[in-house]
Amino acid sequence: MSTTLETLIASGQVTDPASAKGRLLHEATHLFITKGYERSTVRDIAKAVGIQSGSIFHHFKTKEDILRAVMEEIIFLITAHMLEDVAKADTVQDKVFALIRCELAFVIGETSEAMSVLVYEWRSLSPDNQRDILKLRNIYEQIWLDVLREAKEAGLLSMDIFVLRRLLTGALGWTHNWYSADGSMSLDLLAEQAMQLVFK
Amino acid sequence: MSTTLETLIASGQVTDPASAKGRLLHEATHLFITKGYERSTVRDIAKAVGIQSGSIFHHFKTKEDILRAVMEEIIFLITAHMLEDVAKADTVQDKVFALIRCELAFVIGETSEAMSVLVYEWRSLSPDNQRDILKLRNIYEQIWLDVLREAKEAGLLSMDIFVLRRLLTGALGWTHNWYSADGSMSLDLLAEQAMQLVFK
Amino acid sequence: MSTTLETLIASGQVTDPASAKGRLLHEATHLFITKGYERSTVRDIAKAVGIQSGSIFHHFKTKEDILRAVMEEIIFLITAHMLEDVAKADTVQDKVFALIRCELAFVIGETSEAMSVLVYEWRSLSPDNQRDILKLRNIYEQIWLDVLREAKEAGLLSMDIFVLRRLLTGALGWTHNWYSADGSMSLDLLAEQAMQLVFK
Amino acid sequence: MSTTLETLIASGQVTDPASAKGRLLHEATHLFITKGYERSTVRDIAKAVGIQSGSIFHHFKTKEDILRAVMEEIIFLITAHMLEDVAKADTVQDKVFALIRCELAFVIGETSEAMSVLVYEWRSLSPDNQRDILKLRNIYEQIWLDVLREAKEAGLLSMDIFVLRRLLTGALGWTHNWYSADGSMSLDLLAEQAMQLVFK
DNA sequence: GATGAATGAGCGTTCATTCAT
DNA sequence: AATGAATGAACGCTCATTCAT
Repeated sequence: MSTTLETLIASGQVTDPASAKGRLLHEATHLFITKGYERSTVRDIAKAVGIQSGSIFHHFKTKEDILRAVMEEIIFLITAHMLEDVAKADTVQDKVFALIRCELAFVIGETSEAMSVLVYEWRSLSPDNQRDILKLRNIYEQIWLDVLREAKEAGLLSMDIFVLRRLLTGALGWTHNWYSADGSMSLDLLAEQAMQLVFK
Repeated sequence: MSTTLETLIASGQVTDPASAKGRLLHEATHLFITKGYERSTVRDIAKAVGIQSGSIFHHFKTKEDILRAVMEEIIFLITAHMLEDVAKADTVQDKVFALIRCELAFVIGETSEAMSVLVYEWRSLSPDNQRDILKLRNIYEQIWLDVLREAKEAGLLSMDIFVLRRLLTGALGWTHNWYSADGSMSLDLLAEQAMQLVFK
Repeated sequence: MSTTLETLIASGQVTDPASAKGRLLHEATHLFITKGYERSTVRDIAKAVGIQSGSIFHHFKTKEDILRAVMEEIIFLITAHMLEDVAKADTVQDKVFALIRCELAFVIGETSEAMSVLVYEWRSLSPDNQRDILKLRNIYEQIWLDVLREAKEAGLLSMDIFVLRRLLTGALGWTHNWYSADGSMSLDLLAEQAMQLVFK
Repeated sequence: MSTTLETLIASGQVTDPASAKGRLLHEATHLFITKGYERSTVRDIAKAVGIQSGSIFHHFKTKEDILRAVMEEIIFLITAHMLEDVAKADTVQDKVFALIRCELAFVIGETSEAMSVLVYEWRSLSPDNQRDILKLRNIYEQIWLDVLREAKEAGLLSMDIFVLRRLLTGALGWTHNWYSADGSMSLDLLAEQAMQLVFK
C-alpha cells in the first residue's frame, strides 16, 4: 500500500500527509467522522491543525471543499489498494475474498473514519460535488463488478451481480457500526463469514 | 398494519398523525431525511407544518426531542408489524422471509424516511436519549435473533447468527440508497435475492 | 399589625391573601425576589399558584401590573404598621427607635422579600407606574421626616434631616444583604446599633 | 488616580478603555446600569459600541462574562484608589474621611454606573462568578475594617466595626439614588455629613 | 502564508400575550 | 373564570467567511 500511496502523492492525486494541507485533511477527516461534518466547525479544524481559523481558507475556498477533498482522497486510496490486492489473487474466489477483505479493512481499520465520511456526509455535498465524487466511485465499483461477473460466468454464484454487490456494500459498510477490533473476531474471520453471503 | 397502528395510537405509544403533534412529527421526519437533522431548522419544520416556529415548543421541549420522538415511533411501528408477520409464517424459512420482507418494506417503503433517520441521525442524540432508544431497538432485534436461532438449530444455516444478523442489517438497510420502487424489481423479488444471502 | 391588615383588606387597598388574586400576588412577590422580576416568567408564577399561564391575565392585564400591585401592597402595609408603632412611643427617641425597628423588621423579616422588590425592580416599572408608586412612598417618608424634625427641634441631633433620612434608608435597607436572623444578633440589638448612627 | 489606572492597564488587570474591548466594557457598563443587565441585549451593547452583535463574542465568551469583567474592573480601580488616598491621610479620622469620600466619589461620580452594577446585578452572576468576585471584594473590605479597627482601638467609636461598616456600605451606596452633583451639596459636604454617622 | 477581529445571517429557544373553546 | 395552543418578536449565541495587517 505504501508504494501505491507514494505513487499517488507523487502524481498529485493524493495530498502529502506531512504538508500543511495534508495535516489539515487528516484532522478534518477525524473530526468529520467523530462529530460529523455539520457539527465540526472551521475553528475546530484549525485548532486541531494548530493554525488560526482564517488560515484554513488559504488552502480551501470553502468548508465543503474540505469535505470534497477528504472524499476524493479516500476513494483514490481504496481504489489503488484494491487493484493491488486483486492482482495478487489467483482464483476467482480468492479475488472476491481479496475485495471483501480490502473493503472491510477500509471500513474497520485506520481509514475507517475517512470511509464513514463517504457514507454519512454525502448529503452535505452540493449536487455538483456529488456528481464529481460519484464518477470516482464508479471506477472503484467497476473492479467489484468485473470480479463478480467472472465468478458468475464460472457458475460459482446465481444472484444478479448488481444486486449482490449492493447488498454486500451495505453488509460490509455497516460493520463499522458493530465490529470492534479488540473483540474476539479477527478481520480474516469476519471476511470468511462475509464470504458465506456470496458462496455456500 | 392499520389495526396495529390504531392500537398503538390508542395506547399512546404512537402519536395520532392527524393531530398537531402527529403532523409535526411527520413533517419533521420528512425534513430530517431530506436535509438531515442538523440542516433542518425548527423554522423549516414550523413552515412545513404551517405554524410559527415558537409554537413547536408547545409540543416538544427541544429539537432533539423531536428527533427522539421520530425514532421511537418508527421502532414501535416496525416491531409491531414484524411480530404480526412472523406470527403468520409457518416454516422457519417463511419466518426469515417475513423478517427480510418486512424490514425491506420499512427501509424502502413509505416509512423509509423515518427508518433512515434511525441510521443517519444517531449521533445527533444525546447519550441519554441514545440509551433509551437502544433499549427499544433491542426488543426489535430479539425477534430476529430468535428466528435465526431456530433456523440454525434446524441445521439450515451455519454462520454465527449474531454476525449474520449484523451483516443483514447493513445489506437490507443500505437498499434505501439504491432500490427504487418504480424500477424493474419488485419488493418480493428483492427479498428473494436477499434470502440467498442466508440460505443457498 | 393584623388589625391594620384586616382594615386595609376591608378597605380594598390590600388584596385578601386567601383570594385567587391574593395568592397570585404572594407567589409573584416570592418569585420576584428569589429570581428577580425579569427572570420570573408568567408561567413560573402560574405554576406556583397552580393555574395555567393564560389565566393570569384575567387578574392582571400585564406582567408589569403584577409588579406594580406587589409594590403597592407592601407600601400600604409598611405605612400602616409604622403609624401604629410610632403612636405607641412616648419620647422622640422612642419614636425614632420605633421607626428604625419597624423598617428593619420589614427589610429583614417575613416581608423582606416584598421590600426588596421595591428596591431592586424599580427600573422594571414604566415611568407612569414609577410616578404612581412614588406618591405612595412619599406618604411613608413623611412619617420619618416628621419624627426626625421633632428630634432636631428638640436639639437631639444636628444633621440635615433630609440627608440623615436618606443615609438611614440606605443603611437600613442594605441590612437585607448581610443580616441573618439565625445569627448572634437580635433585631433589637441591630436596631440599637443603628440608633447610634443618629444619636451618640 | 491616572497613575494607578495606567499601572493597572499595564499590568493587564484593567482593560485599556481605548481598545475595542475597553470600549465594549464601557458601553456595557452604561447599559447595565441604565436598563439593567437583563434588559440590556447583546445587540444593544453592540450597537452602542458600533459593531455587529456577533463580534461581541470575540471579546467575551458569554454575556455574563461581560458583567463579570465590568465588576472586576471597578473593584480593581476602587481598591487602588482607596489605598492611595488612605496612605495620604495622617490621623485616623482623616483616614475614615478619605474612605468615605472615596467610596462616595465612586458611587456618585463618573464610575457610579459601574459601581451600581456591582450592587444591582449581583444575582445575574452564576455562583462560580459570584465566588470569584467576592474574593476581590474582600480585599477591598479589609482596607475599611483595618481603619475602623484603628479608630476603635483609639477609643474614637464604640460600635461593632463589622456592623458599622455594613451600615455605612448601605448608607453610602444608597446615595447614588438621591444625590445629584448639580444640587446644592458638594461631595465634601456630603462626606462630612456621613462622618457624623461614625463620629459625633 | 498567516493572523484574528469583524461580519451578518441564521440558529434553537424563550416568553408575554391573545383568544377560541 | 379558566384553559392551553398558538403567536411572533426578541433573545443569547454560532459560525463560515472576509480582509486589513
